[in-house]
Amino acid sequence: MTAPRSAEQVHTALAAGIVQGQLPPGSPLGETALAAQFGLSRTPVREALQKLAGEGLVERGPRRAFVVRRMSTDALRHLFEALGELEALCAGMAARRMSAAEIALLARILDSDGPCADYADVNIRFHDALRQGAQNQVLAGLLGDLNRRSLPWRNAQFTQRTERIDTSRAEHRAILEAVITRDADRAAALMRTHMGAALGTVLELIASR
Amino acid sequence: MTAPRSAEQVHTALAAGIVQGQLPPGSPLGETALAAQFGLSRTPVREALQKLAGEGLVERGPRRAFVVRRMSTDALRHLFEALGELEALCAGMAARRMSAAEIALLARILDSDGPCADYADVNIRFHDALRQGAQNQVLAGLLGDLNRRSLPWRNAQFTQRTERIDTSRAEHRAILEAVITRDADRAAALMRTHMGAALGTVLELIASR
DNA sequence: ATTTTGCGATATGTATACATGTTGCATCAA
DNA sequence: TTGATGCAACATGTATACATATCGCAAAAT
Repeated sequence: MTAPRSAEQVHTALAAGIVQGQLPPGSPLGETALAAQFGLSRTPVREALQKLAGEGLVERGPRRAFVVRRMSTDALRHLFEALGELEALCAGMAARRMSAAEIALLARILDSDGPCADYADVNIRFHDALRQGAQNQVLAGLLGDLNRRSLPWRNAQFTQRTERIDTSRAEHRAILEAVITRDADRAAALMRTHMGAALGTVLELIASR
Repeated sequence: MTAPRSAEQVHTALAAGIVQGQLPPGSPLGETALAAQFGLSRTPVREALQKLAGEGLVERGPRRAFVVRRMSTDALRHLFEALGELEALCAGMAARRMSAAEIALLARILDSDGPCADYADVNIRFHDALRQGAQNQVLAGLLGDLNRRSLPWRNAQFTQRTERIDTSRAEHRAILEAVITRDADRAAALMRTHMGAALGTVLELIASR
């Protein structure tokens, strides 16, 4: 235990590189090369790669070498669909279960939105609050995993167009209203539409590439 | 690469032991002990344990040692709820998407059920067919993971009581009917009830222990 | 010219040695 | 007797050496 666990640092660094796009899908991740790069032996590097493989961020390529995961458009469609359906499921459960205080927090998050606010940050906090509101740690974990797995592809896009942002804000408001009125089916349906709209354009751009 | 990757064999053996109950929750899984037991070095054993940790079957205990995962009743409730909701989601999607041939296969599975049939096997094949019918590999993967994570707890029970099996068969039939009539909402609702009934009794028994 | 075969390089799989931190017990002091 | 302190045993984390399989390239045969 020379230090505070090198393997974890390698995992964090590689995950960040993959999610943020510095390591695009298909990038080779040779154990020897990474070990030299991080100034470590292959052992902690292997541990990090195996963990990444379990999380679905990397896969086995030729020679059983690890490469950043590539996905077919079909696989991406499945991933995005699953993400949308689980978000919708959580939204419905949240509409039934969120406390008044949690709903107030949710409203405050949207109130903090505006021309001078960082929409991406508000978006994340809104969805996080709904995930917490569903009050199911397992579902929250699954959504977190799917989010990370999809991030490399969502981040490959340019900044969202402003008109899409405005639409998104309106959809957030509508979902909040459904939660306030405890209309679970409506909250789920609105969230499904919201996610479909957000992910559909991404999928189109990737598919047309 | 001596031959067929020892690490994978260790992983398979340990997963089977955990799922089938020979290794109950809390069992210590020392790397050194396992290495000696399997006649291998610690390296492949570590790889197997790390993979199991990623799958949620084992966790870190004192001394960072691996132990078979223990779960609080709350965590179990979350797990079972997520399992039920995802099965319901899949059932609804399957009702919309299954081809006539797939539906015929689903019906044939239930027809093969009967007094002299192995209900557990029929049950697995029925749920598998619905998962395939949803035509989403990601959701199918998530359900497979949740199923494995929950198996150690479901298998801890005695054989199901015969009256519960009869009820279960009727519920399967009702779900099949909903799929045939393409009534997605009904299929999902029926599946949610079905899973709730099957898992609720398990949860009660565990909680009362 | 094309295909096949064999050799070499390289990467992963495994084993083992070493470093380090933690746990538990024994011993000693109050 | 009880508490604290120190040491020893053992577990995991890391490094490195060795075994082995796969891939690519070159050379030779058809």
